Amino acid sequence: MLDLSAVRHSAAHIMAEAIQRLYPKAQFAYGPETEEGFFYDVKIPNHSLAKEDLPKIEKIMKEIVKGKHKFHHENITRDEALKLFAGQKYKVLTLTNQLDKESTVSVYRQGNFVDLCRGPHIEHTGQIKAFKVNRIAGSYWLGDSSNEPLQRIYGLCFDSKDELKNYIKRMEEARTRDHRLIGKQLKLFSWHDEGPGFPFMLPRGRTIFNLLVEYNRKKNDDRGYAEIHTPSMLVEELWRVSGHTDYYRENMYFSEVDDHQFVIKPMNCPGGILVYKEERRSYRELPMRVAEFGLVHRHELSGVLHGLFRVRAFTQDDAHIYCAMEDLENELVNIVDYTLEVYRDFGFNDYIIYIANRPKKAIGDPAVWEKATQTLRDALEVRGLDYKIKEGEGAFYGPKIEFNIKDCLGRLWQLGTVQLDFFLPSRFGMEYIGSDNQTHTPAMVHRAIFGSLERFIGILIEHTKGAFPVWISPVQAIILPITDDQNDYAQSVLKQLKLSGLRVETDTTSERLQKKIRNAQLQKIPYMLVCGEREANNNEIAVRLRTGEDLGSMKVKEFISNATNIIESKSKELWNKTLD
RNA sequence: GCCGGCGUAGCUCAGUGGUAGAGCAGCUGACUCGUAAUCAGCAGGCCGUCGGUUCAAUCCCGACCGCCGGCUCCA
Repeated sequence: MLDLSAVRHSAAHIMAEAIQRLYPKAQFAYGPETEEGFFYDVKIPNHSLAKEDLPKIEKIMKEIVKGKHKFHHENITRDEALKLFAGQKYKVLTLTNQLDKESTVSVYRQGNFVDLCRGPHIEHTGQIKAFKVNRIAGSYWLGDSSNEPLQRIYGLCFDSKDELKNYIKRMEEARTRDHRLIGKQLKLFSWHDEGPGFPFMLPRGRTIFNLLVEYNRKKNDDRGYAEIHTPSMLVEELWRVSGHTDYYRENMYFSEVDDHQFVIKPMNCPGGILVYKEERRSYRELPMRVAEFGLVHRHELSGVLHGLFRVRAFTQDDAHIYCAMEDLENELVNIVDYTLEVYRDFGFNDYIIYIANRPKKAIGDPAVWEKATQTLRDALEVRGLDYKIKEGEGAFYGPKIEFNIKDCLGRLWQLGTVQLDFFLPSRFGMEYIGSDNQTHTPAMVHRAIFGSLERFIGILIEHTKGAFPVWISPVQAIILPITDDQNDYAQSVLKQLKLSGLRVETDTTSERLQKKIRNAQLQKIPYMLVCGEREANNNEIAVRLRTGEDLGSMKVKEFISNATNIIESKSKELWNKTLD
């Protein structure tokens, strides 16, 4: 069995060779493997590649593969390499920067193409069995936006044609889970040019939003959180103290009113701190857990907006915990447990945990950062959780634990976050009186579990394909009278179900039953309650599940008790057979 | 913000250098029907916006706006 990563990496070289044949002046940057294939960053002087170029590249690649050209490995001196790659500015830059300490470097050659490369590669080009050049995107030299823009050409590459085909099929299926499509189909939320990046929540989407808030509020209450609400705009001076005007300015919206500069809040913490400082605090009040469903506005770059996943205004299920140093670890572990419990409730078992440490632009003493980061590690290790490090990706005021989840196409999004902050409390002069009658500075933890309600809803949509568990379905049941004669009966059933707290609608259009079912099915409504003459005469309804299963007729009461049971238990099932 | 692509009716999409079509949705009427699309009629568009080229632009060119895929950045 060939090493797939060597195959993919080799495919990148073959693509480079093909590009070089088509555009002899092409400059090559980096060409690594990816999770599904490979890419190569290139710069073609006076030409920008378009989709139409991809089949041409692919065709030449196929010829190269057919030619079974051998990959030759050589170690040459750096000077020789500099001569060999004289016309390739990015290779020269690599040699003079990253590889400046090496006396010899490794190169691979196949056919007329030679590349600076550590390897390993396959023996010959014929060993590549299944690939496809599939898309083209922008990038920058060394991934730095202040550098020259390059073009990145992506390819897919697998061990076999079947695997490639399967992958493409899977991706096509995945695209149908896209929350942006489903959100439109199910009328959950919408967008307008008048507010780029600002989601409009429609009645059904807002229902989900409210249910999530209700769910979270209950759990917060169980865990000793109080809830507050702080204003959306506060004077700029506050944000100067917090450091936002220095460290977060490019993401902030401002508003000038009465000759005074206000900041539209990008975070909830400064407002929360003002609440903390309203009274003289005692150690007896700690740990003080204060939650806020805060709507924050952040000016994100236009190019990064992405459905509900990346917006410019979103609601955080935020909370700030103020505690004594010695309580910190316990609080952190509790938050981690809480977070994982919530993800379990929603069936999100596939998350990745990161610890993001000190960014380049940060306030405070690096030694304090180191200590805070270690505390976060400890909290995860107490629970035996694996995590990876994100170098320099912490918040400007503290390191953070990040809980990331994949969307339908495998892109990672951060949901929950736990941030440890030793800096804002001292910047704001927060204190409490200890049992020793001395003044102390509390430690502060920022935490969000859903992260952003909007993003969480997006992930929930992609995980369920819009077929939500009943408890969170915006419309839980729809009553379908077979003919107009049953419309009155449908109304009476509607009343009964509403009284039981169900979210129900009726379809009294003059369509045929099949059409009504189709419409309900497309809306992913869990229960379709058919009533014809038989049912109307017996105070019954015929229950059809979203899965297509027909449960037959039953008393309205029986339906209510089973549905309520499913809803109250937040079950992912639609029906509890053991209750029958 | 950067690179590339795209922008036609509420939605999904055809189409042409000579001022536009389909299906679904909507409205009206008929049908009253048992588990994924009943039939007929009607209505619906400054072809994203602003400039330019042209006798003539929805189509060609440019700018802007928005969306999509990446890069960078982040909940």
